[in-house]
Order: sequence, then C-alpha cells, then structure tokens
Amino acid sequence: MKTTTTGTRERIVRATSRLLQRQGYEGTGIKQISREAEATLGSVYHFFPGGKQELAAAAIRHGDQEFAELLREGLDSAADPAEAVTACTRLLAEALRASDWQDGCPITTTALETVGRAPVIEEAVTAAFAHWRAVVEEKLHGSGIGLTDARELAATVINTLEGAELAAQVARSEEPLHLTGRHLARLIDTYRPPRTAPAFTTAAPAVP
Amino acid sequence: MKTTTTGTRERIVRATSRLLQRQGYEGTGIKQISREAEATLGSVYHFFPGGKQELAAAAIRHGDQEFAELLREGLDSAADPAEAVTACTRLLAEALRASDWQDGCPITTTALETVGRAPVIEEAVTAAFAHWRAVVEEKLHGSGIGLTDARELAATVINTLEGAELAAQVARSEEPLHLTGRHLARLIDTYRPPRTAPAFTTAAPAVP
DNA sequence: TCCTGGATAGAGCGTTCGTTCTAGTCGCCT
DNA sequence: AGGCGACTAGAACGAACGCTCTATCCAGGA
Repeated sequence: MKTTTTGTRERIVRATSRLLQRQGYEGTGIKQISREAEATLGSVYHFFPGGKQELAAAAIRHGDQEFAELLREGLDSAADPAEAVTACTRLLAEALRASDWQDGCPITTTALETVGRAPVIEEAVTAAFAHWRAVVEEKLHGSGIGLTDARELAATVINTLEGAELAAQVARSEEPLHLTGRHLARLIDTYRPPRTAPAFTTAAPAVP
Repeated sequence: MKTTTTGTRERIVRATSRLLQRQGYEGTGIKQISREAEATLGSVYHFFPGGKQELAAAAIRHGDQEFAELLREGLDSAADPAEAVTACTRLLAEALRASDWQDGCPITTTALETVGRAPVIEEAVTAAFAHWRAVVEEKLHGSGIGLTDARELAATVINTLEGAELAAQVARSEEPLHLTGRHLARLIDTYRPPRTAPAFTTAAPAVP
C-alpha cells in the first residue's frame, strides 16, 4: 500500500514542480500534470483534494528542498565563504545551460503569479525563501562573519541569485550568473576579518 | 482621427501593462483587458492583429519606459553613485508599498512565463533589460568608475533590484529593498577612486 | 470467502479562453 | 452627395480550463 501510494503521489508532485518551473502556475493545467505524471485525474484529486492550489503548494515545497540541496552542495565545496557562493553560481549556471535555459528557479514564476491571491501557495513560498536564507546564513556565520552581517548578506545572496538566474535565462547565457558570483564574492570579502581582506582589483580601462 | 486612435490604443496598452504586472501573462485574458481599457474586443484586435503576444510585447515596451523613468529619477537625485542607487531602492520600496505590494517589476512575471516560447515578447524583454542596464551604466561611468566596471556593476544592480523586489513583494515589506540598497552601495564603493574610499563598518556583534 | 476502503479511471459539468467574423458607425476627402 | 477607410461593436466558434462524480479495481483483515 505504501509503495504504490507514495509512488503515485511523488510522481504527481515531481511533475507539477517541473511544469510550474517551466510554464508557471496559470500556464500549467491539471490535466497536463496528470498526463505527465502518468496518473489519472481521479488520483490527482484523491491525493490533493484542495485542487490546484494545494498541488502547487506541495510542488513549491518540493522545489524548496531541491534548490536547498543545490545550495548546500555549492556551499560545502569550499571553506571560504566567497568561493562557496561563486560555486553556487557555477552550479546554477551549469544546470541552467544543461536544461537549454529552461529550468530557472523552481518557484519564482509561480510565486510572482500568485503573490497576494493564493495564501496556501504564498506560505510555501515564504518558507522556501526563509529556508534558503538560513542555509546561506549558516555558512557565512560559520566562516567568521558576525551574526547580523551574515543574516543580511544571506538575504542579499539569495535575492541576487534570483535576479541573476532570471537574467541568465532571458539572455540564454551563463555570464550573468558568473558575474554575480564575482560581485557577491567581492561584497562578502568586505565583511571578512580585516587582516585577511584582499586588495581589490579594478578592471583595466578599455584601450581604444 | 489621430486623437481617438492613439487614445484607445494607449488605453489598451496601459491596461495590459498593469494587468500583466499584477497577474502575469497567462493569468490575464484579452476580454479582461478590453473591459479594463473600456475598449471593445474589435478595437483590441484592430490595433493588435498579432493577438495576445503582440499586445503583451507592446505592454512590455511600455513597462520598459516606465521603469527606466523611475530609475533615472532615482539616479539623478544624488551625485554619488552609491547614494543614487539607494535612492532607486527607496523609490521602488515606496511604490511597492503604495500599491499594497501588488506592483512589482512590470515585466518580470511575463518574462518568466514566456521565456523560450514567445519570441516577440522575449525580444521586448531583452531590450528592456538592456535599456535599464545602460541607464545605470551611464550613471556609474559618469561618476568616475571605469567603463568595464561600470557595465558589469550595472548588470548586477539591475539583477539585484529584480531579486529584491520579488523578495519585498513576497514578504510584504520594504526591508529587502532597503537592505539591497545598502549592500549595492557598499559594493559600488569598492570600485571608487581609491583616495575617496570610506572605511567599512561592520554590524556590532549581537550581545547575548 | 467476503468485505472494505484506499486508489484508479475517465466521462461530463459549466465556464472561460483566444480568436474570427460580420455588421454598423463615424469623420474626412473628392 | 457620396463613398471610403478607420474604428467600434459584440455574437459565435472550438478548445481547454478546474473540478465533480460515479464506477471499478484490488490488496489485506475478519
């Protein structure tokens, strides 16, 4: 009973998550979800009697975990917090390119479409952002950055990653993400214990 | 002939722009647009024979101009580039609060929904982002920052504003935008001519 | 062996979608 | 005066929407 049950439910959640990521909330139909998940409409409403909104909220929570794992993977790949953040931008850029620029942040589109009009979804979105900020904050604070600075920086890191991912998707290029990695690293470096702060470099002026 | 023509056309574009901003592309119907613009369906298709996509592209171009004006207003309000950018975050925060957190960036939602599947819209989106980056770049370069640095910083400023506006909308708070203003100012300061660089401050550690 | 309840299956409801199409109104030019 | 093109008006189309509902399947306990 449990294998089949969780099997179908999970297939539905995963399909929903991917479709919301690529087409947004209004652009994704329940019938398309059931088709993609190889489940019937009856099964979808059996597991999600709250309909499309409940389904979307579950998918957002799934995307939350997925994105958090990617963040953790990037952050764990380097001891230095600035390097760790650029590792995240590198991972995001690779994933984006690998999906032919289709798979951006799994929740942003849905979040924007439903903000202020679907409380169940908004709740999941708010929780996801808080979760991601906490993951980054932990890394920064653990690297010797003060608690308040770490918390504030974490918020900016997440926000900037969101913006850069959008830009990269639109431009079909990894460059916005890599540039963001460099700038975030530079910003983080200004919060380091003073004796280890590196000298800043400035790009050479264009020679005409 | 001209007054009536441009009158109706403009009403349609404006209504579309506002609706796309608040509800996204898929969440906005053409009939709703014609109702809101006080125009008939016939008029809508008369001015936009390309249908919903052409209409959305025109609305995106409208939002492009609108957002660029806000940017210019903020950037012109201070000579110092870092202060100028925080002025932008302040303006954005005020506008967002004034609309009860409804009016975020006028094109982001539509951009995300249609990326990779509606070339006419994508073109307008790409142009808008390039336009905004150019506006910021001009200000930064005009403040003594090197051309390459200014261009790169401008891209990050725009991306970060986008991310912060999303966060502010979700959190129903001006704080993400204000915080972003501070961090962007700090980042910009690291690119200043060396003799004027201010000493960085670090938030006081929490006292338990 | 039969029963029960979770799970599957999909037809069908009323509504709305984007678009097309025909009819009619109005102001200007000849 | 007459006609022409720009614009307005909205009915109607097939398709798709979210959701409800009944019927059926099937493994596990009594």
